[in-house]
Amino acid sequence: MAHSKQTPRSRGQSRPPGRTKIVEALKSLLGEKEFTAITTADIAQTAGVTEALIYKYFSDKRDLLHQLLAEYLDYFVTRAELDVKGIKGAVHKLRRLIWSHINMYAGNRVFARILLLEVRNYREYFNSDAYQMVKRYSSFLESIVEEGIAEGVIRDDIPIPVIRQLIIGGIEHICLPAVIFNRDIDPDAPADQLCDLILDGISTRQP
Amino acid sequence: MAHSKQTPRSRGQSRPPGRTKIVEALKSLLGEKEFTAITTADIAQTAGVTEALIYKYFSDKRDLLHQLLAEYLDYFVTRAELDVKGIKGAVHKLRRLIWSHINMYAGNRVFARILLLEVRNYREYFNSDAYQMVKRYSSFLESIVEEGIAEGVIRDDIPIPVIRQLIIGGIEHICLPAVIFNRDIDPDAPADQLCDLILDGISTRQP
Amino acid sequence: MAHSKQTPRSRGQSRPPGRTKIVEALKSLLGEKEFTAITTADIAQTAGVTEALIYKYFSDKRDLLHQLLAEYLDYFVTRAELDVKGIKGAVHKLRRLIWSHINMYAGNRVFARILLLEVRNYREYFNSDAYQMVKRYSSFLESIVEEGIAEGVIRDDIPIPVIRQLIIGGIEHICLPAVIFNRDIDPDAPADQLCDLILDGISTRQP
Amino acid sequence: MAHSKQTPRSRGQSRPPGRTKIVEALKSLLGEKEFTAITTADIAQTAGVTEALIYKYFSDKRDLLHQLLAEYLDYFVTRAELDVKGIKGAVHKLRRLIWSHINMYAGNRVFARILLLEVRNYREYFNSDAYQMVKRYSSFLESIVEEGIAEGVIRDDIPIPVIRQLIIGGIEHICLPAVIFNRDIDPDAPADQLCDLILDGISTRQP
DNA sequence: AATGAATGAGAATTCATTCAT
DNA sequence: GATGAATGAATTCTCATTCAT
Repeated sequence: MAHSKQTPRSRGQSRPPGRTKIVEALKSLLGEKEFTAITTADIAQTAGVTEALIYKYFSDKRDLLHQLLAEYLDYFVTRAELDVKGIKGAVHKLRRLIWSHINMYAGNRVFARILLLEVRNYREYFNSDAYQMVKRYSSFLESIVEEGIAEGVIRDDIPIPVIRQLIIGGIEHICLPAVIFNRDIDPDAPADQLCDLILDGISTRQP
Repeated sequence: MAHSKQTPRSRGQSRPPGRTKIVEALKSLLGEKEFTAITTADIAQTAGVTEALIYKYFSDKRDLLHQLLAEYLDYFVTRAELDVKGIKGAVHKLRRLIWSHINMYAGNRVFARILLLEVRNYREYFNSDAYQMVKRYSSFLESIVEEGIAEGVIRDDIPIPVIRQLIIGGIEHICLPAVIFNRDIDPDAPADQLCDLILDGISTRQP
Repeated sequence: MAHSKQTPRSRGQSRPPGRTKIVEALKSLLGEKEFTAITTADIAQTAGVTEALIYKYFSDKRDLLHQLLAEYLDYFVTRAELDVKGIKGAVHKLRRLIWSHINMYAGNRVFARILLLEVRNYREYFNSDAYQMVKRYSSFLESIVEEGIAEGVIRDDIPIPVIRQLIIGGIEHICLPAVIFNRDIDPDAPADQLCDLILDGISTRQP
Repeated sequence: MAHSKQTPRSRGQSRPPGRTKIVEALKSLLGEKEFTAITTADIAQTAGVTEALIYKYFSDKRDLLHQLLAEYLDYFVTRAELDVKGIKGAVHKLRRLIWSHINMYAGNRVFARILLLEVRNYREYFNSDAYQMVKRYSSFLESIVEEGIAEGVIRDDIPIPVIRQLIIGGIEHICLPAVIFNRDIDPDAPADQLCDLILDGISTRQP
C-alpha cells in the first residue's frame, strides 16, 4: 500500500513552492473535470512543474487527492468547531453547524466534489488522514446531539448515529445537485428548511 | 460521444446469451471489487466470452455499468411503485416506501454500490437511461409527499424537493457504511427510526 | 493471398441484390470518407445487410474495393475505347481521349478517389483484375501514340512509355486537387490546356 | 484532433536521442513494408525504445509519419532551392530542377514512397507541416516558370498551375513504377526525355 | 441467399511512475 | 528542489472475419 508522504507540520509552516503549485493545480483542474479524467501530465503542466516532482511530495496521484482533501477538511472541521463556540443550546448549535456545513459546500465546490463524489468509491480513502478528520467531524456533530439529549430538547429514543446520518445525509442531498451540475448554492433558505424538518419532522403538528 | 447501444425491448423478449453472460459477469465481479478495478478482460473471462463481444452489446465499459444499473433500477422502481399500491394514507405509504428502499439496498449490495458509489462521479451517467429512472423514482416519492400535503398530514411550508432530499439523503447515509464496508443491513430497525425522525423530527415534543 | 471471388459474367447478367447493395454502400461511403476509415460494419449497415454477407461475395474488404474499382474501370476503359472510335488522326484521338479521361474523373469523384488515392499503396492491388484493366488502358493510350508516330505527327525520339507517363501524370495532377479537396472539375479548359502543352510543350516557338 | 507535437527548433539544436531512434526506425521499416503494415510495436522494437515513448514525441503514429516526411522535405526543398542557384535562364533552371527532383526520388526510395503513396489518402496530411513544405516547393517551381515567361522563353497562354501540374505529374509518373515495385531509378535519361517533352511537346516540328 | 452470434488477435494508446543527473 | 528522459504494463477498444443455422 502506497503510504502517504505528508509530514506532520506545525501550523503556518510554509510548504515548498513546488508542492503548493501542484496542489493548486489539482484544485483548479477539479473545477473542470473529474479526478479520473485528470492525468499527472495535466497536473504537472498546469502547475508548471514536471511530473516527477509530484512523486517527490506525494506517494501517489490518489495520495495527492487525499492530501488536498485533508487540507480542506483541516480548515473545514476546525472552522466548524470554532463556528459553534459560544453558542448556547444544542439546538442553536445544530442550526449553526448545519448552516456552516452547507455554506462550506457553497463556497468550495471543489471541496464538495471531492468529498461527495471522488473519494468514497476508493477503498484506500478510508485509511487516509482525510477520513480520520471526517470521523472527527462526525463525533463533533454527535456530541452536540448528546448535549441536546442531556438538555432534554432532543429525543433519546433514537440511536445517535441514526440522527447524525439523517442530518449529514440531508445536507449532502440538498447540495448534491448543485455539486454535480455545477450550480450555485444559496445556503440560507435550504439550511433553514432543513433545520426545521430535522427538528420538527415533516408531519403537521396535531395540537 | 459514446452512446448507449441498448435497444428498447418488449418485455420477455430474450436477449442474446452472450449479452446476459456479460451483465451477470459484471454483477458478480462488482461483489468483489470496485468498478475501476475491474477490467474488460476480467469481465470477458468471467462471462466466458471474448472481450470483443462486450463492445458488440455495449458502447463502452461504462455503458455496460449503466445498463446494468438500469436493469436493477427497472426492477427496483417498478417494485417500489407496486409495493405501495393499495396502501391508504400518505404516511403509511411513505413508511412502506422507506422500508422498501432500505430493504432493496440490504438485499442488493451490488445495486447499492453502483448507485451510491460508482456512477455519480461520472458526468455521462447523468445522460443515461439509468438516471432517468432515478428521476422517475424521485417524482414518485414527491407525489406521495404531495398526497400527504393534500391530506393535511404533511406540512406545506417546506419545498417538496427539500423533503425528498432529506428522505433520500437519510436513507442513503443510513446504508452507506454498510455498503462501503460490506456489512449486513437489517432494514427493520433503521427504517422505523428513520421514519420516526422524518415524520416527527428530532425534537422532543413540547406539549 | 486472399483470392478474388468475382465470377466471370456475361454482360447484362444481373448480380444478386445483396451484392449490389454492398457495392453501392461502399460507393456511397467513399463519398464521405477514406477507405481505411470505412469499416465492414459501416458497409453492412449502409447496405442494410449483415457483415457476413460481404464475405459471401468478396474474399476481403480490399477485394470489395478492387471489384468496385474494376466495375468502374470496365465502364471507363470500354467507354474510352468507344469514345475515340471513328476519329481520324492520332492527335485528334489523343485530344479526345484526354478530355474523356478528365471528364470521367470529373463525373465520378469516387472512381477517381479510388484509383488515384486508395489502391496504389497496397501491394495486392497490382495483382488484381482492376490493375489489369489499367494496363489495358495504358496500352490503348500507347497504341494511339504509336499511331501518331507512324503518321509522322508524334516524335519518335522519346520512348513511348515516357510519353504515356507524362500524359497520364499530367491528367492526374490536374485532377488531384479537386479529388482530394472534393472540388468540382470543369474538364473543358484544363483538357485543352493540357493537350496544348503535351503537344507543343511549354516553350515559345522559335519560328 | 490529434495535433502534431513538433516544436519549432532552431537548426542544429539536438533532439532527444529516443526521438531520433524512433524516426530512424520508421525510416528503416518503410524500406521493407507499407506504413499500415508497420505497427507501433515494430517501430519501438526496431528503435530499441518502448512504445510509450513514441507518444511522448508524436501525437500519433500518423504524426510520426508526417514528421518524418517533413524532415525529408525540409532537406529536399532546401536542397532543390540551392541546386538551382547560380544557374542562368529559366529553362536551364527547370532542367536542373527536374533532374534534381527525379534524383531525389531515385536516391530516397522511402521518401518517394511516403510522398507518393502513403500520405495522400489521409485527410489530416493536408493540415500538416509537411504539406506546407510541398506547397512551398510548388511555389518555387512556379516562380521559375514565371521567370521563363518573363524571359519570353516560356509560353504565357497557359495558366502557370497547369504547367506546374504537368511537370510534377510527369515526374511522379516516371518514378511511380520504380517506387511501387522497388526498382532502381536511373535519373539521367528519363530526366532528359521528360524535359524535352515538357519543353517542346510530343509533336514533330512542322517546319 | 442471408443472418445472428461470436471471435481472434492485435493495435494503438494511456498513464502513472521511476531514476539518473 | 527540480528536471528530462524514458519506461512498464496494462487496458480499452477495433475490426475484419468465421460459422452454424
